[in-house]
Amino acid sequence: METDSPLVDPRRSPCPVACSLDIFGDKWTLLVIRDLLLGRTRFKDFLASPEGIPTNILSERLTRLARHQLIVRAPAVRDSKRAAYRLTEKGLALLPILQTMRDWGLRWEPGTEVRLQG
Amino acid sequence: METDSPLVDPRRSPCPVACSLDIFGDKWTLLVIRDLLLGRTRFKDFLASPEGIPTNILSERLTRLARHQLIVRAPAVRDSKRAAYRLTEKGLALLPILQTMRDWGLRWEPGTEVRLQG
DNA sequence: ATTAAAACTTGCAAAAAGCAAGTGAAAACA
DNA sequence: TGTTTTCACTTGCTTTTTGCAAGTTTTAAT
Repeated sequence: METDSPLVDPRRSPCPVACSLDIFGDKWTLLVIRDLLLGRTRFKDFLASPEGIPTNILSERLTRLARHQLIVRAPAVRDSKRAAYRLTEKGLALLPILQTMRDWGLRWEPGTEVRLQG
Repeated sequence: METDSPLVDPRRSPCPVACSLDIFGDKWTLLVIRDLLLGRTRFKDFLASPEGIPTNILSERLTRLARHQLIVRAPAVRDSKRAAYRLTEKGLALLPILQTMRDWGLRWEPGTEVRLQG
């Protein structure tokens, strides 16, 4: 007898906002996306960001992002075994969300500033 | 001797995206904002949304949103003691974020649909 | 061949989420 | 006016997730 674990995460509702949050509604996921949009591709690069994501969380988030097809895992260089992560079209499409979040932060949260290249 | 609890939540970094996520980077907060943008103002209204936020979570989120000045708590009707919540200018300014999230969900997550008025 | 770095995994403690039930004040109703 | 119902929470408890440190294994560099 086998314990069934669902292949896809259940949605809380059909609302596109709720559904989006089911995928990336947490403290860390969109920061990984931010780094990817800035051109970072490696596990160590994400770890190097100033927010300090823990390794187990990063690992879990990358798996989850790949499962939702926002990123793909591929060899870092040709024939290499080391992992690199890249945004898919679906993942790239998050750019407007990140931009509006950045703009909101800059406008309404004093002391915020864009440090990272992009 | 008094235990010191910080008046403001510590920021993980000065990045405006990270700072934004420190405020509303979770599964529930932006759904409350969504409801507020749709004109809902009462505790029971937020509870009635299809995602089913638990009462203790809603309570904590409303407190937190007020602390960050995204909403204000005011009497529901003049001289009433019952609470109503309304977006401040800072909270209203989240509209573009919610719009882009909605658009992304509709474009990339099959089966999502806008049910709620707005 | 040795060493070092990269990309994880594991174990455990702490924090947060989720659930059901309870409470007290306020409004509605008889 | 007294009773009932609704509202806006709070509390207690269990489960899940997070955070941290340490360990492991594969890959690359020297």
